[in-house]
Amino acid sequence: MELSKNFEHKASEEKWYKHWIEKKYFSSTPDEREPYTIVIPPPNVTGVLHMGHCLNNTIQDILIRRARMMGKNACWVPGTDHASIATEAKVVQMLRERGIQKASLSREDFLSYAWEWKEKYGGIILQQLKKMGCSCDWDRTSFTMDPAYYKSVINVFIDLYNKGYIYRGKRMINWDVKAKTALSDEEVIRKETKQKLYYLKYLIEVDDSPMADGSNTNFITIATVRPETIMGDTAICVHPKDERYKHLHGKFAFVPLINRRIPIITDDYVTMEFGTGALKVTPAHDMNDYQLGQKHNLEVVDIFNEDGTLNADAQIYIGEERFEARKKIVKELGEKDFLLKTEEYTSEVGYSERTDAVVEPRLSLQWWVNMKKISGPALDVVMNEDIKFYPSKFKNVYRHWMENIKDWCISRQLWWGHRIPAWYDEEGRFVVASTEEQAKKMFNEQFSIVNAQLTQDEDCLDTWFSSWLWPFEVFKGYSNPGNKEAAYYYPTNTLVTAPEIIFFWVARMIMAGMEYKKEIPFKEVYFTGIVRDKLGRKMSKSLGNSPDLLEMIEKDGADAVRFGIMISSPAGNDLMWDESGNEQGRFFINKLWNALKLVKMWEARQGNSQQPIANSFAVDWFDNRLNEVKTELEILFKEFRLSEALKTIYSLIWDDYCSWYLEWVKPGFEQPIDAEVYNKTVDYFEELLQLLHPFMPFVTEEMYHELRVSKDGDDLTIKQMKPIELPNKELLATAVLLKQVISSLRDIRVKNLIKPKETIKLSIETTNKKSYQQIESILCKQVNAESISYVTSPVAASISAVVQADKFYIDTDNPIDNTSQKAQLLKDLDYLKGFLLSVEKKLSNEKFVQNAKDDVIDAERKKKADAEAKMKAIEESLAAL
RNA sequence: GGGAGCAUAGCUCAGUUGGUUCAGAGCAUCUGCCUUACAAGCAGAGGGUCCGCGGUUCGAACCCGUGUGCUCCCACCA
Repeated sequence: MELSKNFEHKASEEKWYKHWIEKKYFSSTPDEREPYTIVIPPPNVTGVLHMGHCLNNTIQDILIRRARMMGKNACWVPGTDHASIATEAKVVQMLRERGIQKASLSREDFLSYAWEWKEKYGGIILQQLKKMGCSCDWDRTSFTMDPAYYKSVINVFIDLYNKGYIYRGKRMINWDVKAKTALSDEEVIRKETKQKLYYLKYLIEVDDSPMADGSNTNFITIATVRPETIMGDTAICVHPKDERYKHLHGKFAFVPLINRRIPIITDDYVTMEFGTGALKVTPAHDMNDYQLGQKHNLEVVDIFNEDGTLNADAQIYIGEERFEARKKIVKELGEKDFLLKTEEYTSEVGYSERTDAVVEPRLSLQWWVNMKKISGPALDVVMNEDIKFYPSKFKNVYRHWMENIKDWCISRQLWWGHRIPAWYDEEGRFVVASTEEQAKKMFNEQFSIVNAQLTQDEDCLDTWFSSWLWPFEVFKGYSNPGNKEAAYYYPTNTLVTAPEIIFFWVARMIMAGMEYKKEIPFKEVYFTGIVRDKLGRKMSKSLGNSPDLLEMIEKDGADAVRFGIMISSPAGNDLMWDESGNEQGRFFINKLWNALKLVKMWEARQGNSQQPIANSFAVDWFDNRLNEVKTELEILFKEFRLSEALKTIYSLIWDDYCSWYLEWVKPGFEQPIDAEVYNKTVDYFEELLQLLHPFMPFVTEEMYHELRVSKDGDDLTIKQMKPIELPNKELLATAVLLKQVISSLRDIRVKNLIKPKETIKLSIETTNKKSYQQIESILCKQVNAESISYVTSPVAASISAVVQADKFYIDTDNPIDNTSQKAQLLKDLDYLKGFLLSVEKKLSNEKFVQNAKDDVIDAERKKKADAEAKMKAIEESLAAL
């Protein structure tokens, strides 16, 4: 069949993906082979594919496909994460669009809407991964709220509670007023924010005693960025050693606008230099103030509702939103002469990761995991490199966090998620149990209450409290411990993820793995960089600088997109993504396609040996070159230097195979090609496609089938790689020489205006005639020489060139441009003189000869000899001019 | 405030225990070619104070110190 002019990516992608799935090539079941397992970092079930996913999943696919082709039982487990806050927010928004308020729904009704939403949109991102060519085992698709998974999460909670690792406690937490839920510390993003620092006057309670310094100051000035919280003030605090305020120790002040009488206390927590050195203490709405409050036994006045509006305890502006209230309060403070001045001020403010609302510190009763109890082994396995981090710098980051680990707030005031299995009676007593019956039984046992009226905790667990079980629970490693699959696939091999979630997820998976499997969850973690745009900005939805992936795949093809992201992706560093990478990918595909066309043309032209010597050199050389590069690739893959691996394959195909090898074995116009050479050429092509396949699966599979008639089931995606053989260094060196000679001769042809079609007569002056004889005919073809002869002295009136220590002369009838030739030779000579000088200096330096290693000295001696030989050759050439 | 990382060609980056002719690659630029697979191509070329300064060494892009600039992470200074 006639080959199409270009690779048609759309049809090919559809055809091959379907074929691979039908053949179940991506399905894995335990067998006698060594497993290679990756669990996908489950994307949000609400998510759509963005550039970060593209990078991350392309990398995973490359690793898994290569493992599959190297004889491993490759298993890539896909799935999604229920993403409690994000999903619930989307469902709430959907309901709002339909005119339904969440508050008007029962929990059950809301959840049925949520599930409906999940069924409808939840699979989108997985379909998008298929478009990219990801070779996941789709039969294993998991979801963190699958029934069995759900149960495991609940049982883990119960287990940790029974071990005393989980507790319920009233603490200051990060409150998301938009989602109306608690957040963990990790879900708070700190951003530099421009604010105002307000200087407020608090009147001092007047008593009979005069001021110590005789002044008549009857107020104290405090500085705050949150004037709307003054109604929650329950003290003013100054530094005990601050002379300015010593006369106020033990006195009372009044909160402006509401006139609450509050004590002036002292604590060395206060920084005298900041603001006025006097601090308003609001224990209900600030982490530090809360601690101060506890220490000094202060009253706690909570003035906010859960949505961030002021409540009745605020006394004024009740029902107003906090930032609206701030504006109004500032205005009123100004009018009533309490506001002394306002300064511009920049500080870090916490925002909710999911909703971007300014986080409100809030005192509330939540569930916590005591992290110190489970973090120990998880720290050790990373520090001693049972789990290896790439790049290793993340080890330090990890250690720092683990050593300063704080308790994890795991309850969320949401409905979408795993409901906390705690049961309360009317008096607030509670037990933790998986079912109501169980809970009743426990109430009976613990409190001697028969048939207690119980209600279950309304809250859900943090999403990460489910995804930390991912590496083993996707194999039912917790719910069905010791099962064959978990035993075979766990620990998994490689985790590929973003450094942003090292604490959220990576650290906690390691903890859960150590706690429940007594084994690491993965052997290595490869942290990818962040995808940025040309200007270095992080790609994000809000900036609108993230391209539409599906559109790109449609336009350029999945292979080109995969090429584009991988070619610009240095290991572990951020990458500046630019659409021109896709273009380079497309050009590369085109190059491959044209090479295919050429080789296919030869298919019907096979004959008997025509140019045996030249071809056997080319064939032998490429075999060795392939093995040389395969060795390099081994190392690159081991270190996750995938971008370099791709570059290496790219250059092997484009330069070595297309530019050199194919030209060397190419038969003359309409001439036959030796059948054996042809077969070797196809073999090499196949092997190249195989090396490239993990990066660009579709075009390579397509070409594999075009190249040679294949039997059913003979597909590239499962074709096993050939083992590496040791290359012949001498042969490789001869090829390097050959390439250098060809380039030099082409160069002087161009410089001397010899037309491409014009043949030359070439003379070679060398001490190594044997090497040249095996490459003679290639050389002739490549520099368009009609003859080659060997000489022992310079050829007069010719154009000359020097490569290594050999001299080349071209006879020509053209007028010779001696000047440029001379200039070039002189330039080379000059360079060599300098070079030789430095080498000789080294060799005559006693200290060098004493200190340097023998092989370094030998190398220097060789450099000297080579340089001298070459200089001699150049000088002779110059003399002949 | 603490910690980490980066700085090499116009751009994006390699440069793996300091020593081959080591100053590299891709893209971009320039020159010449529609040469019988490929102009989405071929054959060539130019281009750098390896951020500044100081030090160690026979020898430094590489090691040490310091300065500058940028990035990221962590941390409760109103």
